[in-house]
Amino acid sequence: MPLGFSNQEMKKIDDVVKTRRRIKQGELLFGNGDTFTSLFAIRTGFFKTSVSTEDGREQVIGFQMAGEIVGLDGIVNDLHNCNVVALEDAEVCVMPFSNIETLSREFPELQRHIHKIMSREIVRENSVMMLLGNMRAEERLAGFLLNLVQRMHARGFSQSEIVLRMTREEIGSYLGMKLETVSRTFSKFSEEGIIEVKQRYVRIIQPDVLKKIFNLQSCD
Amino acid sequence: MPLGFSNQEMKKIDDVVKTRRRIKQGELLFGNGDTFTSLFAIRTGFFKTSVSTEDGREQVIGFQMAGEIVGLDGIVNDLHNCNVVALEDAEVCVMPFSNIETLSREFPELQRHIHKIMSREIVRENSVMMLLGNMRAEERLAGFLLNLVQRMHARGFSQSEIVLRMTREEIGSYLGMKLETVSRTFSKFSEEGIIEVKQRYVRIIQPDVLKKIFNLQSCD
DNA sequence: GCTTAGTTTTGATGCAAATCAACAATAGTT
DNA sequence: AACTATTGTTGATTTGCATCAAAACTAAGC
Repeated sequence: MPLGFSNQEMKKIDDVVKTRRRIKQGELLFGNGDTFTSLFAIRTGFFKTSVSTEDGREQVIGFQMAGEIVGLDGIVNDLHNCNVVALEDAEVCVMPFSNIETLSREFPELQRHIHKIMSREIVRENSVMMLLGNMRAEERLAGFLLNLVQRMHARGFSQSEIVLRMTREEIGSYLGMKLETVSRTFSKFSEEGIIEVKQRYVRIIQPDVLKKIFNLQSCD
Repeated sequence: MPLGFSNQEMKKIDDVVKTRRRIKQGELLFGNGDTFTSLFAIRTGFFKTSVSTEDGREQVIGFQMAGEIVGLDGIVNDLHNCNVVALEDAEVCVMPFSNIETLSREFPELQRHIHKIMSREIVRENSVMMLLGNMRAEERLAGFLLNLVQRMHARGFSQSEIVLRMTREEIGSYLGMKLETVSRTFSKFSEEGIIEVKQRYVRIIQPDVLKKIFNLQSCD
């Protein structure tokens, strides 16, 4: 993960990762109410994170992929308060949080790394709040696609083609809109030649137009 | 702040707080793009935190009061990416983050405390996302009022009376709705005898009804 | 006091997205 | 291949909130 460690140090830090765990598609990595012991680093696979109301409504609050960390929500009360579900077969590193805390007292670099991960999550959620509070359907979907393709690209995948791992309903939940609206907005982008859509396959033809839609939300 | 420290330890921990800073109503504690050096613990006063789009639209992402920490967003890139403005004359403790990191290597209790603060912020934002993504105007305002009054009560204030420090527009921005809708929803609650409203003064007459509105959002 | 600027309330109208509904495409199962 | 369940698309209609607009209230300054 972080850089700038000696071999000795790396070895110790490797010890944080106690075990690995495989999660099949549709399975829960952890759920609301589960006791918190570990953070999970995603090695392979794709996850959704969601919270629910008492009356059973679900709000997807994020999608996570390889290299990202889930479980930070559990630290505050030693209980998880969201659900993390694998959208495809996946493997995670289980990192007991007490190990992390012990080691990060020893290694300032690791300590800093942990702080940055948590801060990054706060900043990410800030922009989702902006998206949910201020933007219209087209802007939300444009932002969603740009974010997703950028993260995939950072992992060595195409910057124009994606295969979505989530349903229209899950996208809609994340973006605060209904699945029909997601579908319609995909169709609209497609008709306008901005993207090509075939079910879960999406190719971004005009990223600039997408960026323009995302940024200049109120210019018509 | 945290409990369970010896006098010696407390003295050292006190050193984290280097200076205090006074912020007048309307002034910026820090803004988007400012370099990050410190976290701020609010001693007195009331703040709003917001992010903006390039085209100038503002999204309020939180309101903070005495005892709460702001600035966590800056850790990841050593740059702040939100604006924190005082809604009334305020005083904060300036806590240089490098001091915090150094000391929290020494004191596991402090380390844990910092982790919990960050995790709490993540969990808070999770519920705001639920609110913005899933709820209708009445549910949002009910949730907002309940949250605010609960936090004030935890600080020794009344659990039925609040004087709002923010405008209808700021409430609206936070809740993802327009100021007119906020005003109308206040009026509706008032007509139904759930609350009493007189400008910024709000008295909660029937907290149970408010809770019901907040929880059972789709029962009509 | 009066004046001005900012805030809040209320009303009338319009629109974006939700809802309701039907059908098409795809994947999974026997 | 046929059958079923899930997912996705598209159309018609409704609705909750935004928008536009005006008036009432509050606070600050002269």
